[in-house]
Amino acid sequence: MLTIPASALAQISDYFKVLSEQSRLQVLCALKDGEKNVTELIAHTGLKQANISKHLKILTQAGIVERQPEGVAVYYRIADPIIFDLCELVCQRFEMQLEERSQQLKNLEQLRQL
Amino acid sequence: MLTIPASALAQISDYFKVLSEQSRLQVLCALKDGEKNVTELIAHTGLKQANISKHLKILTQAGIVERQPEGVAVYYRIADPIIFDLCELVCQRFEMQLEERSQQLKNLEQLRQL
DNA sequence: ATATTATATAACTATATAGTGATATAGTTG
DNA sequence: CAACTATATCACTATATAGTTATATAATAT
Repeated sequence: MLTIPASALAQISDYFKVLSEQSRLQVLCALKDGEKNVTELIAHTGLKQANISKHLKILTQAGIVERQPEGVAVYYRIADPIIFDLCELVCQRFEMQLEERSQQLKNLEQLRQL
Repeated sequence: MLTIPASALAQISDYFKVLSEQSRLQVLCALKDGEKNVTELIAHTGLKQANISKHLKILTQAGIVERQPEGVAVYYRIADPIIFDLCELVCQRFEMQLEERSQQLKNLEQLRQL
């Protein structure tokens, strides 16, 4: 059996950790349709300034967003579109689970009819 | 602009949170090539019994693994193969970043030659 | 019934981090 | 330069959870 090196797993888990916070996903969703500066992101997400600034730093360090100062403002944009593929996969999974459950309910219904 | 409901984002971030721990990824990797009982998982991962038991509970509750008692042992298996697609995507991303960096290094080299 | 083994849980400690208010820094304007 | 605005950082609190030891539970065998 082949064992994946711990360092590789740590890299992957660190990446998922960045995506494992609702506030950061909110920020990423707000950036999905184009770059925004911090003030705009605050308006979109309702997060407080200091908080969103910390999240943006984390996202930037992970290479998921890019930072671009423009005058006194700082614009952020998605640097790593695969995050949306990841979310898509997870959502599909949730949908599948929902379908399974509704199918199970139907089966139960049918049993009850007998 | 459409705002994704907070509850949906929370579901997604919760899912990523389950995958954001190195120990749990170790367990999942150990299960990749077939079901194993807890004792076997302990041997594969080196994690302690109580610890792995907690992680297995978290993975089970998330619907990522399935639990099946057999006699005194309990076997676990992957219930949700998309986790490997997710890891694959993340790994591809890391590879791409590595390639980009090595390309940048090459470009620097060429500049230095001038 | 008792002993043994496999797994789960409880109680605890240590650590990481999200959120917050206050402050610092840097670009812009008058 | 001073005043203003946008963003980043600091210091702090509160909370969540990974890991650990000890204990409980459940299946099996003697």
